[in-house]
Amino acid sequence: MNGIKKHNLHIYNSLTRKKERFEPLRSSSVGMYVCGPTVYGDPHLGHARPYTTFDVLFRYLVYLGYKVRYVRNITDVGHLVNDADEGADKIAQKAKLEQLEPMEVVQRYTNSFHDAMRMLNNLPPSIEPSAAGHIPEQIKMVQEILDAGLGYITQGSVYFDVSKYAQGHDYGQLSGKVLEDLIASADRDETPRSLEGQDEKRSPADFAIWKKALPEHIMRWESPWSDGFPGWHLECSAMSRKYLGFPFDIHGGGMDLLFPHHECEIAQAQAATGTSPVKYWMHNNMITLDGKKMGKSYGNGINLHQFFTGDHPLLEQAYSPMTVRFYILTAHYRSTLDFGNEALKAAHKAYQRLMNAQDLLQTLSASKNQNNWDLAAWEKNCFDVLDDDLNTAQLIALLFEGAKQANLLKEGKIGMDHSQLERFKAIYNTLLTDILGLRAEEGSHESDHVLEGVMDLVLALRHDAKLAKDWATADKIRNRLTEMRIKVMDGKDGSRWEKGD
RNA sequence: GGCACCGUGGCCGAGAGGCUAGGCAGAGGUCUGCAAAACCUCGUACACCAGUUCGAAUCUGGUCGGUGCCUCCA
Repeated sequence: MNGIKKHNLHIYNSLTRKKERFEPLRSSSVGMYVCGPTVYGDPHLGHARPYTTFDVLFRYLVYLGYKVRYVRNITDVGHLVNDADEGADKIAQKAKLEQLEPMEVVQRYTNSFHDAMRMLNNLPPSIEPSAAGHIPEQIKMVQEILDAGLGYITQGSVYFDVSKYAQGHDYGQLSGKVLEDLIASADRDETPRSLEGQDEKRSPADFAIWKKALPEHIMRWESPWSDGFPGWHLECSAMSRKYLGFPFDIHGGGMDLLFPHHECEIAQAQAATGTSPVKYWMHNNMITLDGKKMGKSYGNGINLHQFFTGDHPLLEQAYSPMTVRFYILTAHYRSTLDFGNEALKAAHKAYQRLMNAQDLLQTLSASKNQNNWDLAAWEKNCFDVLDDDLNTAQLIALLFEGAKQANLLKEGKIGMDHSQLERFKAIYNTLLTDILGLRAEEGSHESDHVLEGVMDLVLALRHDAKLAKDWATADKIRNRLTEMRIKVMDGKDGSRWEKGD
């Protein structure tokens, strides 16, 4: 056959508002597109959630045996500076501020983003296209929309005619928006922000697909309509189409992108190609910090680097990348998730418990004791919850059950024969490491051979002291090591140690 | 103002008409020279007010609170 494992994966499709059985359009390969970051600033907590969520989906699909092409773009074109009232390009603005070339800004924050993703153990996507590298594809799509009679040109800019499109299509099918409401709500805006370009649009619901550059815009490209840059929703349509083809299987992103971004993607694709672009739309929920949304006005816009170092007034300590990853996965991706110091500290301990059990498991061997733990049922439960719209929260709860069994095994309170034990180890590792992507903290594992040798020696000396009942020396060694953040734990058959905090 | 979603024990978070996850914190115990780790025991929580039902945290309506979107940016 095609090597796909039997599964019962269901995912929640925002388009139908139902959980649906996952059946890819092509039998053994899956196309998945996730809206990538705008690289005008350091990656923050808001980036960690979607990319971790879809990383787990990517990993799971690969585990199931699919050949997955995962495309995640880099947005490096044509965006406003957030909260700045000027209609200046986000990246161009930053370039002026920092006296840098736009591409230098882009490169710098792309690197920063990649660093953060690597630390969070998010696998790189199969293709990571940049918007600036796909201007011709976007121009082509604008032309197709014009050819279809669903766009119009005003002073060098091209707009998508939403009202006309809505005559033959369901604009709002994804977001549940009603076109009349959108127009009405724009009308009732008490404090109309004199938005650049608003007067060029025939209707407030229309959106730009090509924008003429103002004199101060640094980033601009030639087009049949003007020197300018592509519209705000076009890049994802053009690049997903190029690398995955319409229709493709999964399009993911944060819930904040549902409208207008993804709604517009559907409209553009329909207009240009006559095809609905995506089978399953998936949206992760947002993150709050101490119960408040993240934002500059709240003074809680913490970037990931600050999280990892603890360098922010709201953070009581540093939280490692794996703590952040683990914490994200303890909630279901469609729930909001609140980050608070207490919760994160708890997450770190919980994460360590799971990792300790994994280490322990590798050292265990088969025994004759009666085993009344139902390994097969546990395994089935684990995959059932994963299949139920990727419920990592429940999977982690089940992994704790597994961790407990590993500890009981170690204490000889239960037993497993050889084949059972091997099965247990394999499943635990697969779930924890391969699918959830949780691994030992960087620098905390025993990859440091010098340290390992030194610790062997120190612990041997301490062992001698203990044999001589020289508790003062034994405790002194352990206390000093604790100060150095090395934890020593005595067991029946020697002492274990681990680095950490 | 409109459209969605949410409100669970000290904290975080699953679940979902009766069988009432899990982690962290807390209390007691076992083990240990002491500690740590681990194991055992202990919490009957679901914003509020009505209603449906034999039975609701889970369904319905309302109230209050939170979040996202409704706008140029993504």
